[in-house]
Amino acid sequence: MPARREPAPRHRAGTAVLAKGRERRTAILDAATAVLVEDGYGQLSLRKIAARAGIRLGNLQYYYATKADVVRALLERWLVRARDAIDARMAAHGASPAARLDAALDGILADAEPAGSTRVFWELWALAAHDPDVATATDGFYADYAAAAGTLLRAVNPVLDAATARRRGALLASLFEGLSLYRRRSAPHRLPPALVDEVRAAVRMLATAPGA
Amino acid sequence: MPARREPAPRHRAGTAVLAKGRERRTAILDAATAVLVEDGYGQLSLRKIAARAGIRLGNLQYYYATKADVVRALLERWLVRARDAIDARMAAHGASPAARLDAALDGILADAEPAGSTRVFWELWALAAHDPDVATATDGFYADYAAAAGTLLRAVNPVLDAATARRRGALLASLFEGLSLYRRRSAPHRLPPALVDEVRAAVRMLATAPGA
DNA sequence: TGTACATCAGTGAACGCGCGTTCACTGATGTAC
DNA sequence: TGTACATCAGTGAACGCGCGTTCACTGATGTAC
Repeated sequence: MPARREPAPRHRAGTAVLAKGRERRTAILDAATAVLVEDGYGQLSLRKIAARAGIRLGNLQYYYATKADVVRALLERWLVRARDAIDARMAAHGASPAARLDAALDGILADAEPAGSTRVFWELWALAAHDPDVATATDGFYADYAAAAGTLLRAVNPVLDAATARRRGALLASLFEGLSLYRRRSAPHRLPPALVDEVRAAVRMLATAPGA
Repeated sequence: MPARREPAPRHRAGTAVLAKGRERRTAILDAATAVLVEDGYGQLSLRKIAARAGIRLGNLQYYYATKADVVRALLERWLVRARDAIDARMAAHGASPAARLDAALDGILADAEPAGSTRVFWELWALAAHDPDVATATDGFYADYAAAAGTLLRAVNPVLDAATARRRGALLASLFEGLSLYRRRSAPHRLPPALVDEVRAAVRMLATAPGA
């Protein structure tokens, strides 16, 4: 049994060893992402991931004992990344709320999209429909997304009550995620500039409109 | 070779026979949809579809020679249905444009969602990322969706030029599709009423705002 | 400094299984003459 | 009305393959004493 879930080390390994293990896991998830993006979940196999990562099947399973473990770790990493990206957009120290909203919009709309993130999320939505764990993680992510957008909207327009702001935040999140459907065509997955202008105008309306 | 792509009949079969074939194909696609919705594309197999439809594997392949043929027909049927639903919402004879927009919104938002249609579309987006044929069909559908929504917006607000209306139509389509991400929780996949009200208000703004 | 030992990392073969597809076949139905 | 024949519909067995998982094993690295 090469892999074990809960190692109970009697003495600690050196940092170099731990660093190596971390790098290997990163490389495995990178490889898994590449396969998922290129071939889709239906074609995702441990053998393909191992080949892509340049290691043997058995070695891969030393780090992730089952296929479910790999997929779970992969999706978790993407959700963490996306959450970090949202937080980073919210931060933008020293700027006015309106400027922060503009900056966040720029980030979302102009983004050349870190390779495949859109595709990973499409797979994520599909997987969430059949896997309760994935569904829970996904729902949590989008709840946070709506809350973050709502907080920003409220900073721009303090008249809004918190509940209304959160709902409009959900509208914004829905809009941005739905826009990925119009991103497919054209090479760098960028939206037509005229459409981007229309999105900006719509967000401005949503930010400045008084609460119900 | 039980299945052939291009039959070249020397004489025509009776209508009863053709009707039976049509029913069988419908039953097969119904079964395939059920499996897709319940288990996801990764678990979709011809054997499962056949069992679900109550026929043998070989018989299924008499109607659809390959797995790709089943999937293609399945997705095509869903896209046709969705397009018909959009057209039907546009039609609503005799009503004012504003009433038609309201009615269309009601249809989209209050819909208890024909079983699994949301899930089918999530799978569709994921598949489109890897299959050029599916991508083409999907892109065509969403272009039509944006155009239809744009036409309705322009009927409500004739000041809008056609291009702007179409872009706002794309925004509406994105918003509605993205909202499916907030539909997952809660049993009948219905959106919270307060959120629905917010959507209505946003659509009203988008319809009445002057063009750029 | 040496030895014993535990953990870390990696290898390679094998397992049973479900898969898409191929194939030869049978019977039912409908048409031509 | 009968016969010959083509197509329609369905059956059942088999194929080779890639899959996730299990397993016994080896060597490298690091720690304890």
